[in-house]
Amino acid sequence: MEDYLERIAMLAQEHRVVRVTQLSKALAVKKPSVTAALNKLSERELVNHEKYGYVELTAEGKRIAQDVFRRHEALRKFLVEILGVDPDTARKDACDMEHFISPVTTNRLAKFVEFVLTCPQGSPEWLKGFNYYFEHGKRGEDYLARCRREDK
Amino acid sequence: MEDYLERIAMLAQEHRVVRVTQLSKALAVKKPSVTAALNKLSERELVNHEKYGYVELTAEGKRIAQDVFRRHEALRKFLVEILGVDPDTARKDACDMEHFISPVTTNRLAKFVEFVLTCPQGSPEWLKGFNYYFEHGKRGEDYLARCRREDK
DNA sequence: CCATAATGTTAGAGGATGCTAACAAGGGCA
DNA sequence: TGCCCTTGTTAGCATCCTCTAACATTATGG
Repeated sequence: MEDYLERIAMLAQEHRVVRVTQLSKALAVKKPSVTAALNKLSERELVNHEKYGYVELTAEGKRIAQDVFRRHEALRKFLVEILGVDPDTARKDACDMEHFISPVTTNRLAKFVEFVLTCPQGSPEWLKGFNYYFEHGKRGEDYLARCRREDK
Repeated sequence: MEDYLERIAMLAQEHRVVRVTQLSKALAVKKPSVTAALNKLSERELVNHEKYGYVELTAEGKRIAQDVFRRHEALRKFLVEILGVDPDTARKDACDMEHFISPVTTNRLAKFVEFVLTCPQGSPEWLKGFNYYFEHGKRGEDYLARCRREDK
């Protein structure tokens, strides 16, 4: 259900209106599944959807969609920008994991990404060090040298 | 299903034999659910389980359990040691997310944790910097000063 | 203005996964 | 040996989410 809300919010930004067929394609799900989901979400007052009509999020629906999106982005950015996972895998993993990450963890993860990426040095040296480490299975000499320097 | 395999492996290490009741308690699930799961896992040749008997993993079952455990630990360690999430939340989040993290991401995450925690300086300075950042919402002066020094 | 295409819904089914209630097997002890 | 408690299983049901096939509505354009 979170996926439906998130996707409705995304489509609403790109198009004037959101329709069942769009959702069906975007979520890779058949249309009857969308109708069924929208009925449930309507009951829970998270979307407005009249028969054969457009789909809109309620205020509460928007709130939840926003929250899911925040989790998604925290995960995705971490995977891409810090771990160096390829964008496709990152998106997919983020989509799957976003429904299971707690608020506590989401907060810390988002802050972590922000901390690392807004480092005054630009992309921090140690992060480049990680990429070397991952590729070669050992730390680069540059990195070790810098550590020794700092150790003093 | 992955949860069942993982838990069977864990219980097998702590006890001589694994029984339905133990699993039921460990997974917070009723006994009929365990029986049903074991029947499915038996069909798939992942566990050996005869009526009213003990539960054992097959070689393939062990392999999968091991893999799940590896994902679990990569996530949990990252959450606790790097993000600083409290151990209980970390365990719960790891349990939930472990089923949705791809091999690519698992590898990079595990390596990342290893890279950070085996840093020759011990816990790296920037990581302490993150904790300060998270608590105070801004970078510590110490950290900024070090960045400036390195910038030269 | 109506036929056809596009869109959306209903009905019915199936696979996961969990539950309760009731029954069956096994183990210990008088 | 026989009773009883613990353990495990079966049967039947519920929920979530998806699917296909068939039907209903809406929109389009000749």
